[in-house]
Amino acid sequence: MPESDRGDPGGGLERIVADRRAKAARLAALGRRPFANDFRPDALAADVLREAEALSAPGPGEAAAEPGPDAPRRAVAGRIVALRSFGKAAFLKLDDRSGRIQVQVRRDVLPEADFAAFRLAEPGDFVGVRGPVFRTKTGEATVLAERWVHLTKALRPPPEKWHGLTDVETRLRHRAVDLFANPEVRRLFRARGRIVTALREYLDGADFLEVETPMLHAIQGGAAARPFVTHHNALDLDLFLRIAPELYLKRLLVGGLERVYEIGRCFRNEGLSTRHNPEFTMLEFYEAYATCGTVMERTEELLEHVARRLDEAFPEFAARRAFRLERPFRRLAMPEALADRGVPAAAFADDAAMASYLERHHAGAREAWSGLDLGRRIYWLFETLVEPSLGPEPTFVVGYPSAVSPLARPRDDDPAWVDRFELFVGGQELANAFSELNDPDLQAERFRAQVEARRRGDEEAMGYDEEYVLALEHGMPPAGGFGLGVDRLVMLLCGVDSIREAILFPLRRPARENG
RNA sequence: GGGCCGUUAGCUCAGUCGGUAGAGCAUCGGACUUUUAAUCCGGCGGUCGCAGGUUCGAUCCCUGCACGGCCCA
Repeated sequence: MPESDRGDPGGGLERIVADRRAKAARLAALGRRPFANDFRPDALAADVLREAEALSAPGPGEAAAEPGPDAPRRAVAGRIVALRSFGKAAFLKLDDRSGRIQVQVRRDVLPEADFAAFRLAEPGDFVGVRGPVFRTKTGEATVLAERWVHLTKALRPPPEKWHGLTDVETRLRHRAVDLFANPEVRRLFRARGRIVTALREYLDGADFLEVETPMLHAIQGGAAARPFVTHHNALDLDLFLRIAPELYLKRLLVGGLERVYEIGRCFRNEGLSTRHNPEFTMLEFYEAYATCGTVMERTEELLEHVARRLDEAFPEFAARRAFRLERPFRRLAMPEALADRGVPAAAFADDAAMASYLERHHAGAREAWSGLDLGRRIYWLFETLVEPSLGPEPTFVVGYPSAVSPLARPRDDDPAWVDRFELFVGGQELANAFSELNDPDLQAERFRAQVEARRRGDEEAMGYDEEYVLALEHGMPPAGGFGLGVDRLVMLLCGVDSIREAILFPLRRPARENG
């Protein structure tokens, strides 16, 4: 039997929405627009709270408090988050961007028409009130409403007031509801904003120029990752969403900009996990005349600055960290790190030595390493043996095989290795940096190797970027470059263990019919 | 990809050793002019994730699927 044949509004959500719509209609019947925009607040909740500190509150057992004759009058607006009604009087709480303020409504104070509108108010609605500020007998700062304006009628109910909205899937599907129902979520994203601002502060202060480079790339490059593919209709051209801005930022060094950075979205076509979202925010900076070593020092300064700024504004997150961002961070050379985990330096000497070592100690994992070259085998051993053993404290792992670093400058004393570090914090990879390769012929050779790897089926290998090589032929100053996962930085500094908590709208499978 | 756990009212959760389901909050009606999850009285509200199977009977048992969480690769 169809709903409409029952002559009964039913129950649950449908009835709640119908009731709320009916209240909106009753507001309209009172001559009050349910979606008005004719109220200008002149104070925030936090302003009123501060102002009220100077006011005296009645002592215990005294009669009900009243605003004094010269109490300041304020206009505040916000969402109703709590409503306790006593028939002819009520207390409610309004949320605005600064916090939460109590409002008292009294029938003997409010004009009759305003009181009639108030009686249609529910949690979730936006309202504005104007009146004197006072402190109740419990000392709470309160605006006594002399005027009441209903600004927005919420047609759907807010989540349950005590437990709020906790189901992760529902929170992410209705992030707007999550944000207004869970103040700590709003707080986290304010903290995220502070972190990003602090990154800019540091780099701007160090004479870096913020730039924006293309997100649509014709050639896959700048990192090892599978890209998203898209298509430009007018040019009939397949394009990749960038996996990294690196190759464009280094063109800017050729162009003479010398110190540049970009904070922006990158896209990698990989699975979702608590540490991976297919679109994520990356900071990269490039600095002429810098090296892996000087970038390491800058990294320490940068992260110290960001943590200090965050903790000034949002001190509650500091206690949730299992590490301290204090200079100097631990430095761990990769060969020594591997030696500590039982891999003798002799195993790095050549293919035969490595193969013999792997056969002796890692035969069970032959499938993982058999197709790899020497450099990739070293990196595989690092990922397998060293990475899981890194503690929470910030640790620079220094020195990587050239084979896994096609854009980095080989060491003068051993071209099989590059001056590169990865920074691990909280056991997670947070940043990656190296002395940049600026020899165009060598870069061309590295690109050719990438193309060959790709031909053999490595979908993460780069394409040959001819224009980039051409730019290098014009001369790129020696430089150090740096990349950092901003979402991961937010996770680490704010102590959240899922990247989906650090991104406002993480990728989800769209909701589907039934199960 | 594998293992474990979960999916019941708008929200947060109970529960049924197989007999068509309950609480709190929200909502509706009533009382109430200083509350802090206000209180008190009375209502409404459910395809128990989806699809099969077993059974006289399935929300419960079995299988598959979807979605989610945690752990592992």
